Amino acid sequence: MRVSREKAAENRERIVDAAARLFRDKGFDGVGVDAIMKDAGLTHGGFYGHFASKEALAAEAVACAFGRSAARQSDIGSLGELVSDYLSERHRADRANGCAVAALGADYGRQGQALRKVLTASVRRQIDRLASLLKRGGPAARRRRALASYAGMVGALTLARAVDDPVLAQEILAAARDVFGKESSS
Amino acid sequence: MRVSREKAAENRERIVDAAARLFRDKGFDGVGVDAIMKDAGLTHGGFYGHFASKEALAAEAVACAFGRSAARQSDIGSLGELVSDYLSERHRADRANGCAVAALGADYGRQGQALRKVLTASVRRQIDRLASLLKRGGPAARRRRALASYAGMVGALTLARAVDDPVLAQEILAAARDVFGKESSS
DNA sequence: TGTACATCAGTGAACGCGCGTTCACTGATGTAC
DNA sequence: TGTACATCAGTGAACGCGCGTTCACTGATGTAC
Repeated sequence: MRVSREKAAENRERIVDAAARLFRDKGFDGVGVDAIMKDAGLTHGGFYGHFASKEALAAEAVACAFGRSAARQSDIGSLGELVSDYLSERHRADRANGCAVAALGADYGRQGQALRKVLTASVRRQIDRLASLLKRGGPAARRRRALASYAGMVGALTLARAVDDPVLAQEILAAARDVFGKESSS
Repeated sequence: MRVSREKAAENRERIVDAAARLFRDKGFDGVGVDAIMKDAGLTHGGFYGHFASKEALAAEAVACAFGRSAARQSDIGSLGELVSDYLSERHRADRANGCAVAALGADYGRQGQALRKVLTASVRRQIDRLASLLKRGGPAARRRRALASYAGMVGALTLARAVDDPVLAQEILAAARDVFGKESSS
């Protein structure tokens, strides 16, 4: 049955939102269109009225996830705070609502251009943001340290989630917070 | 047709080898049993004579990949050399034969216990190896820096492969080589 | 050493299943008068 | 404002396909005499 334009737009948003969560949680290949639509409270048949393909949705979903991360970080004012938040136990445990780079990491390289473009734009933004929080050194040195720290943050979160042993996971996060959270030691 | 025990053992090895390459290249969900067996020069029906399941093969394949990486690194004597090798353009371009942590990163967290156990053992070995190459500071400080550097290396390789733009990819690798390859700045 | 037979590694067809995608249909919404 | 009709968002069945796994079969290997 038909639905008002407003309601249809809201449904579309709910689909993107569900996809953003489910893809991060289970990976691009770990969720089907069916599961996403069900999570959004719809049936799978209507999917192609909103999106050209699963891949097209994935690009929008990841963009949505990045947007939400950026909004969350916008009121963080220091490097240490940002790093502590990113490398927190909360973030480690909540893959579905966290950083979409760490959640889907190696898979981007196997995805289509649309998805990689969205990812790349987000990486650039994060690096600029990190560089702007660094106080010491010239622009080139700050950018270099921002790049390395960002890599360290993504790698630490990925490793902490991959590893079998919670103690080791916490140790990885703590070490990375220590090293990347202060300017003096990065 | 039956085949000699020697030949069967060799076939088994070829299956593990093919899986180790293909999984790293295309991800766990990106290759089927059929493709692995074909790559090993066999038909898919014989698979379950060698392995209990695709997942069981994955655990062996990843262990094989880690073993090969360790062997490759065994004749490297300094931190700078190890980091330069890991963060090289060659390693970035050759996902199929490179580090199985960076190649499959976020997917480990979604896999079974067998796979995660193999991954964890390898992470521990890498961290110990890195710590042993550090010269400055006490054992705790060296371990902390080894953990952070390892995270940085894995993250940098993952990002360099994910990103859309080859210039940015090279910049990430160069920055990480710079920061993680020297003790003074990590 | 040679023969007869049991074993079993590998083959290829088949299985059930879930996937991404399509489509005829429904009925509430939007629009033209 | 009220009515008649066109539009189209969402439904649910169906599609072809590839997946992981199973199985009856084959024929070379290994073994017992």
